[in-house]
Amino acid sequence: MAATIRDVAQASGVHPSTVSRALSAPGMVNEVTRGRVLAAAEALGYRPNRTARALITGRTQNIGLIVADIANPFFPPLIKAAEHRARVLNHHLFIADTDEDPVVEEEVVQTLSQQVDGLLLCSPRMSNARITALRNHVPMVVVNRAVPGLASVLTDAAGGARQGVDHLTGLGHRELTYLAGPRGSWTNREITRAATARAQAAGARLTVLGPNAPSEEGGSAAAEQVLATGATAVIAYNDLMAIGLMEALTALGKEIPDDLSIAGFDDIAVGRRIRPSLTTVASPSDVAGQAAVDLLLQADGPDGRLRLETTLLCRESTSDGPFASARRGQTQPARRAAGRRR
Amino acid sequence: MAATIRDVAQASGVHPSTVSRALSAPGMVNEVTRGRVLAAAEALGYRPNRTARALITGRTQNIGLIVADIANPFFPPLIKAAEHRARVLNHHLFIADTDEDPVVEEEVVQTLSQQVDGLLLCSPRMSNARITALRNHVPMVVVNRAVPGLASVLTDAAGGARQGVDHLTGLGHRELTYLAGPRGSWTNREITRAATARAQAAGARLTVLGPNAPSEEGGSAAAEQVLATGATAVIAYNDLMAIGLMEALTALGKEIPDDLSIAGFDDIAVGRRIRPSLTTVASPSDVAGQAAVDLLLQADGPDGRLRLETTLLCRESTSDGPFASARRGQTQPARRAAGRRR
DNA sequence: ATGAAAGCGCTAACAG
DNA sequence: CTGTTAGCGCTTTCAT
Repeated sequence: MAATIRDVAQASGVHPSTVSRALSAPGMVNEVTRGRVLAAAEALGYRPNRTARALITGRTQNIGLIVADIANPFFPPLIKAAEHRARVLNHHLFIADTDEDPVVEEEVVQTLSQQVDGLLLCSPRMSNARITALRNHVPMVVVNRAVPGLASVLTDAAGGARQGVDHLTGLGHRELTYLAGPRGSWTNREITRAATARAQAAGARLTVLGPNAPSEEGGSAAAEQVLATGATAVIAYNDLMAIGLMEALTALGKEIPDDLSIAGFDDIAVGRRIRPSLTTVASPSDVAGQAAVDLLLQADGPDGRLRLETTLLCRESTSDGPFASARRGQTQPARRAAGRRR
Repeated sequence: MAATIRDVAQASGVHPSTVSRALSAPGMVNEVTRGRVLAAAEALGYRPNRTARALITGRTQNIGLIVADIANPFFPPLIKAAEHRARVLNHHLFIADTDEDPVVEEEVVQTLSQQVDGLLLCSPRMSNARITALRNHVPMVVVNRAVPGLASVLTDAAGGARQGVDHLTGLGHRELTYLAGPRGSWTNREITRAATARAQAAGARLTVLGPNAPSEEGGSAAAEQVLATGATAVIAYNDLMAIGLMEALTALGKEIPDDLSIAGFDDIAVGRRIRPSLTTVASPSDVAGQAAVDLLLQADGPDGRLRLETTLLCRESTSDGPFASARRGQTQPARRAAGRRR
């Protein structure tokens, strides 16, 4: 059995409360007493029981981070940044994966809520109503979603969608398809709305196809439908779907980007490596991870919003459409061979 | 403030201990009383405090899973399988990433050990001595490492190394390089030992280069050294390194596999998608994840070992070496365009 | 079948 | 500066 505070007290000849103080309020105890206590604690291999401590203080020094899918390469940079920041602030980060399931998501929040000081909800799939209700149980910061009244870190998905659409219409595409993401996604709604409006404004038509699973499988499964729309350019909810779609279309005998231009969101590392490399709308997910922790841990409870801007990375998977202007140099942004590296 | 067991007791006109029983020992309480209690609990939105419960029962219903690097695509399938299994067994899985740092790793174990019923240590970087010492604080199962006296789930890395070397020597390579992984890795030591012995037995020479970071960066950073060894075939500690190396060599003007054959370990999804697709030694990481949970949770504490076999997946990144037999069809295993899909 | 009391390991008033 | 006391929310004897 592990040593308790009483074992240490006995070994150093003081009262348990003195041990407690020696450990967590060094200024309130005599230097030499403290030395004795620390020595005894060391000798016994004493580790304060965080569970017991949490029960009385109400603080666990833990933060929970909940993601829809840990296998999505978009998340690791965000998670690592959050983890580093948490460590610096003397907290520990628990990560949980919900498998894109809103029911699991809610269970996980419930379970975690009692064992953490706060939660980072990344790309949640629950309804706003559920999220707001859960917020009463535990402080939380929502990432990649706007929920009225809640602190959040969001990337400007609408702006990113406009960048993507502008790029495609600028290349001379007039028939676009948006390959939508999962039903519960706020980002998906934002993109749908902004892309539709922007395409229309540019005199182009945009067909929305979805919802789809935000994975390669989801992307490839939609290949035939995409062809059926007659679009010459596709923008996908995320890079994973764009890649899956690209593979399926290639298997169907299509050439990318000659027959069809394809763009995604997220700038995951694979997208830079595949051929053709993937044009994508990037956002600084590491900044998001760190900021989310800061927001959550700020003195008077989580509050405020942070909005991050996106960057369009033009690579090989998009090229001229049927209405390409003769003066290409002016309508097509400069190409960059590779995106940012972490 | 959240409702406590006393609020429920008061609301249903019984003693707190009865509420406790109604919830966790249904057989010990009158049906109608129980109905009243449950109704009151429901009405108040009561959630038993797992922390308080854990303090007295000593069981948290939590499992910790610690990985060296969550960004390594090798882990997600393992994690997801563990998570599913844990959920089925009514446990929650906490995931933590140690960034390949043995010091962080030990801190994380310490922190987690009090808040979980057991730990899954995946590819730990600590010394065996530290691991064994920590085992006294908390039940644990080690994955991808053999630690004397500890329960473990391992893939037969030595066997995999032999498969890889056999493949390469079978193709007619006589100068091999093993691009080693990180210092603390058991798998790395196993591969080094087995590959060296097997190469020698086949009349080939194998140079070991390392240690290296088990990432793409680690692989590409070693490109020039690899060339300096004069090897015609390379086997890397994992797919990530193999891919990084492949990129760097290509940038240096080398053709893969014509100038140099390259193989890895793990069969991560990217390896199937890049060109040339990556020859690799696969192991069933999802099986490992589930088995590790089962082992940890078995009634009388974790015990026993599970050893998983590897499969060689021959793809495009390896081909004939200088000593290739004239009768290629017999020495070269059948190619498979794509590996297993989850 | 239910209530009373004790206590998990710790911290936080309150005395002294 | 240190000891005493109470109690976080829950389970678990022990009575009744």
